[in-house]
Amino acid sequence: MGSEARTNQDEPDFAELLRGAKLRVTASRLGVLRSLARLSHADAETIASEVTSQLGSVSTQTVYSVLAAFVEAGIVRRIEPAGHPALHELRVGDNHHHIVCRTCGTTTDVDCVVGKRPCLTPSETHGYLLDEAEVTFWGICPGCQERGGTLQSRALLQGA
Amino acid sequence: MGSEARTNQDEPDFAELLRGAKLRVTASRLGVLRSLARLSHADAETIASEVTSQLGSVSTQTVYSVLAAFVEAGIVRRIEPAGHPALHELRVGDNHHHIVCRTCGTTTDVDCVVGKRPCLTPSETHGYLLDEAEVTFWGICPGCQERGGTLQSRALLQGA
DNA sequence: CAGTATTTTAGACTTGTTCCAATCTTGGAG
DNA sequence: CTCCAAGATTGGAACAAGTCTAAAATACTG
Repeated sequence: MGSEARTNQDEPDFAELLRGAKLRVTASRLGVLRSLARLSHADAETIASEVTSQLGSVSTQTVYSVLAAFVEAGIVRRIEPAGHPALHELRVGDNHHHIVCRTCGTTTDVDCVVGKRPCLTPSETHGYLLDEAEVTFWGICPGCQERGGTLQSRALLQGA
Repeated sequence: MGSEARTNQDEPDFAELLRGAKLRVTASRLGVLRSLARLSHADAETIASEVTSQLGSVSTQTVYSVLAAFVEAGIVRRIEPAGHPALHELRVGDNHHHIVCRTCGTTTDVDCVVGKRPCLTPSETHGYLLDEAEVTFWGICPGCQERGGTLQSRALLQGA
């Protein structure tokens, strides 16, 4: 079965994506993109081991610099939930938000709240030149709820 | 001059605040509260040096544990803007948000967006048990705008 | 195919934070 | 007012995430 014709399946997207962003096409970068496509919300270390299992090896530092390049180029979005390592996602451009689990850190996308985006305009900018509004919802994910949510969530939930 | 009658000026508030939260009243804790009242958004190290200048000395670890106790007791709110050390503020209970400067990290309060709080209800919770919605606005503060905003803000602003 | 700019790499290093066990202090009982 | 136990503070080591450097490897251009 044309195992070589299959090359046109998803990698070309990525190579072109890179070229379009004026970034060189390298194995590591394609690997990182492929991992991001699979993992949807991944931290550097997870990506590193994913790419390693694809390509044989990549250094953590390479992953960091590749991700930094992607973020700078605008093809990857980085989110940094308090208390968890930074996560990266391929989806950019649309203004969506995230739900993060207090317990395990699992992160899920949510589309913007009321359809429009009320959160992009604070009542007063206090003179700041705004460029982004970031909305993070905190809670307990279904999985952690089942496994007994009363572990360390008491204090956190009291303010609800 | 009644240098001792002055004790009733602001510390009693704090002592009572502590008692009310079932926390022991100690010099370090009062010092941290006083610093927070002054600094409004402060990281652990800044608080440590503030308290030190008030009391002569406090260890960084004490500040960390005091802050942790306060956060757990619900009298202090901790915010952790990506790329900056965690900040702490005395104001709790009302659901207000923050504007953070990309360049210098200065943080300012903003009242909730449209008056109500549209951000507390995402379109879909994906099964999560939500307890908080956190909104962070990113931009360049007035001060950094003056000092030439084109320093490292280019890449960051491109997505505007 | 060669030259050059860009990537990758390893390893040391920083920064913010937490853990630990020993010591000191607070608030309540007598 | 003194004593005690629970709780608070301390220093030191440890930690994880991420950044910096300079050298070796690789991709794109002509």
